Amino acid sequence: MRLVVARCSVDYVGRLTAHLDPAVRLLMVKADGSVLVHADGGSYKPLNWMSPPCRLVESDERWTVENKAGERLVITLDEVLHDSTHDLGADPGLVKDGVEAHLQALLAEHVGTLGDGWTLVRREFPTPIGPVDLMCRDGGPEIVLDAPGDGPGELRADGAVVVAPAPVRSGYVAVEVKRRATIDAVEQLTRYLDYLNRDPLLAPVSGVLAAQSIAPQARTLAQTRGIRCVVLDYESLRGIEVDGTLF
Amino acid sequence: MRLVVARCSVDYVGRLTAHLDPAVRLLMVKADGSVLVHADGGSYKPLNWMSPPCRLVESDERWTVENKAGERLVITLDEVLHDSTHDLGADPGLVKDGVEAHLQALLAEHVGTLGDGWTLVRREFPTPIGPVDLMCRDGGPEIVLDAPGDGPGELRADGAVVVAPAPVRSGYVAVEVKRRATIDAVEQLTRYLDYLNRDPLLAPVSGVLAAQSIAPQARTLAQTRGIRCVVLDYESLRGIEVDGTLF
DNA sequence: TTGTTGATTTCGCAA
DNA sequence: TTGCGAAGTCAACAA
Repeated sequence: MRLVVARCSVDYVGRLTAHLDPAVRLLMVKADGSVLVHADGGSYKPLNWMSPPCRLVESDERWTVENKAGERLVITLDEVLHDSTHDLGADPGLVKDGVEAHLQALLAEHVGTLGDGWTLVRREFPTPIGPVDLMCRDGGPEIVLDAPGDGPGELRADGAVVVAPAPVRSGYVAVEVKRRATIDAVEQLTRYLDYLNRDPLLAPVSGVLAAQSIAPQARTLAQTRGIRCVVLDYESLRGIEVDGTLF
Repeated sequence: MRLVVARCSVDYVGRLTAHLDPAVRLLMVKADGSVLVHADGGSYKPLNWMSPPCRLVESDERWTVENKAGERLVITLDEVLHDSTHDLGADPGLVKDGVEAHLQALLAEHVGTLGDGWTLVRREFPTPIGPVDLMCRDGGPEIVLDAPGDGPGELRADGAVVVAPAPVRSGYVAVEVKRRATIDAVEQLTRYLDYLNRDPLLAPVSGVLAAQSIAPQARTLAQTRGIRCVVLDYESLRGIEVDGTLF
C-alpha cells in the first residue's frame, strides 16, 4: 500500500462527472491498483476513488486511473508532502455477528414471541417470486374476552379468558424479517401474500412484518393492508437464547 | 490526519459484533477523531471503522474509540511499522453532475421529448404519499390511422393521418424519473397513480417511467400496469439544452 | 453474467 | 432532529 499526502486536484468522468478543487488530501493506492482520495473528515467514504479492477498510469505530475468500463479518475499533483509504501500482506478478514440472517435465525427459534402456540413451518419458504423469510402457523382462532367471569373458559396467567383454547384449524402466517423495515418490505410481503393466498391449501395466509425498527410510512401502509407489525429486540431474543427462559 | 501502519487486531461491539485477527493494516485517524481500518485490497470501504462524532482514547498498546451510542471499536497494537501525522486543512468539497435531480430538471425543461404538445404542470407535484417527480399534460387524444386515405384528416409528415389534431381535453400524466429504474420505481409510480386517479378532477391520470436504464423486470411489470417506459439519454437531453435544438 | 438483497450502509434534503 | 430516498451506492449470493 502506498500513501501519498499531496496538494492535488481530482477529476472523475464515468457514471457521473465530479471535480475536486486543489487541496491537501491523502491518496491511498492499494495493492490491486485501486485508488482512494480521502479528506481529513467525513465518514469512511472517500471524496473520490476508483474501484478495482483498474489500472494506474503515473506520469510526471498526473495520475490517471482507468477501469474496463472507461471510467477515468485523473489526479493532478501540485505538491507532494509525503510518500511512503508499505507491505501489508493478505488480510484474514472480518468475522461478523448480528446481521439480518442472525435475526431471522433467532426469531425462527422463538416464533412463540409472535404469539402463543405459534409454530415454525419452515425458514426461507420457497415461492416463485422469492423465499418467504418465515412461514408459521398461528395458535388458531382464540376468542379472548376482556375480563374473566363472563362464562366458561380457561383463565390465562395474564388475566384474560380464553374461550376456545383448542382451535379447529390454525392459520398460516408469512413473516418478513428485516433489521429496518421500510415501505419496500411491505410491498415485498404483500406480493408474497398475494401469491400465497391464491393457493387454496394455504389460504387464508396472514402477514407479519417483524423488524428492529419500522418506518412510520411502512407501518401505515402495513395497517391499510392488514399486515401486523412487530418490533423485535435483538438483545432480548439473544437473551432468550442464552438464558433458555421466555421473558 | 494521522497514518499508522501496524500489526493489530480489532474488535467492534455496537450495532453488531465484529472481530479482526492480527494482521498488518493501515489505521487512519481523521481530524474529527474518526478511525478507519484499511487492508491492502477490497473496496473503498474499510474493514472496520468508527464514524464521527466519537472519541479516541489511546493507552499503551490499545486504542479505544467510542461514540455517544456506546458503540466501541477496540484496536490492539502488536507492532507499529509507521506513524506520521499530516495537516490537511478543510476540503473545498466535491462538485457533482449527472445525478437524478439533474436528470429531472433537464426532462422538466424538455417534456416535449415525451410527446408532441406535452406541457409541464409542475415538478415535485405533492401528494400525501410523496411528491410525483413530474406532473404533465399530454397533447390530447389523437386518433391515428395506420394509412392515409381512409377519410378526412390531417396528413402528418410521417405519413399517418391525424383525425383529431385538436383534442377536446388533454390528459394528466405522472412521470417518475430515475437514473436506473427497478421494480421499486414501478411500485412507487403505481401508488401515485392509484392515489391520483381517485381525484375526479385529475382522473384519468396515466403513467410514464422515464430512466436512463430500465430493468427488464421493471419493464415487464410496467407493461402489465399500462405504464409507458421511456429510456432517457442524458447526453442528448443536455445536448438539447446546449444547442437549443430539438433532436 | 445477471439479478436481487442487505449494509455498522453513507449522504443529502426537507419537514 | 428525524425521516426518507438516492448512491459512481458496494458486495455477497443465487440463478
